[in-house]
Amino acid sequence: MGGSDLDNIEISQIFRALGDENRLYILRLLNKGELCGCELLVSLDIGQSTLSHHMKILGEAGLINCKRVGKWCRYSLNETGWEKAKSEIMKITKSLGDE
Amino acid sequence: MGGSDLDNIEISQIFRALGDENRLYILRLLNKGELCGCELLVSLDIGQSTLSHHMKILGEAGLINCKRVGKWCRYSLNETGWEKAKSEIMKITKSLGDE
DNA sequence: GGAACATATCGATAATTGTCAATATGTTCC
DNA sequence: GGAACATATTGACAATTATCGATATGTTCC
Repeated sequence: MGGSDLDNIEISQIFRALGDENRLYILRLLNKGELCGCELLVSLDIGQSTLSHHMKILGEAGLINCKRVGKWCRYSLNETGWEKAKSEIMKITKSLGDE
Repeated sequence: MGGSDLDNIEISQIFRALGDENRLYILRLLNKGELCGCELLVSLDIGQSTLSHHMKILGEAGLINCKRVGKWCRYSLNETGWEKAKSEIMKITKSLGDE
């Protein structure tokens, strides 16, 4: 379960993707369920091209999926990406607390 | 236990701090135990001022502690910062997997 | 106080990033 | 095909960031 060891480059990419307020907000919205870009846009106070850029970064980090349905993209969280981020933090933090 | 709700600004700061290869490597080293800057330096292929900069970013994000001992700073992981990052990922990821 | 060492700060620079407006691509429906 | 809409890409720009060398600050020991 989540045994694949990522290198720092891959992991830092995930954290960089998480390190932006708008992207965190997008993830919170997606946490409640699938949404398309135009639905995300009404909550976000950024332009459409900026949103598309953020979705690309989240996708390349493996944090979200995009399922094309007609002219819409239904974005959703990607469980695997989350597991990687979680297990990474866990791994670093595991031996803490023994001081 | 970790009940304080951080806003996206604070949380994105934590993730930005995690989003750099050298800082991730520093955290891995600290995970094995306290280290001072000069000890970190020999493993890192960056200059001293750059290391100091990274340690400042990690400290401001609440991820590490610095305990001055003589002329050294003994750096160590900060459990509280980790709990925040973990609980944040958990919070976003909690309702996943029900599709 | 002064030498030696550890860490922090400053100033500069190149690279990366977040944002926008404009344009392109893809999809549906007439 | 063409209009209408959703998303992606491009080009530009300002802001942030990672890095360095040089310098400053802090600490120990003589």
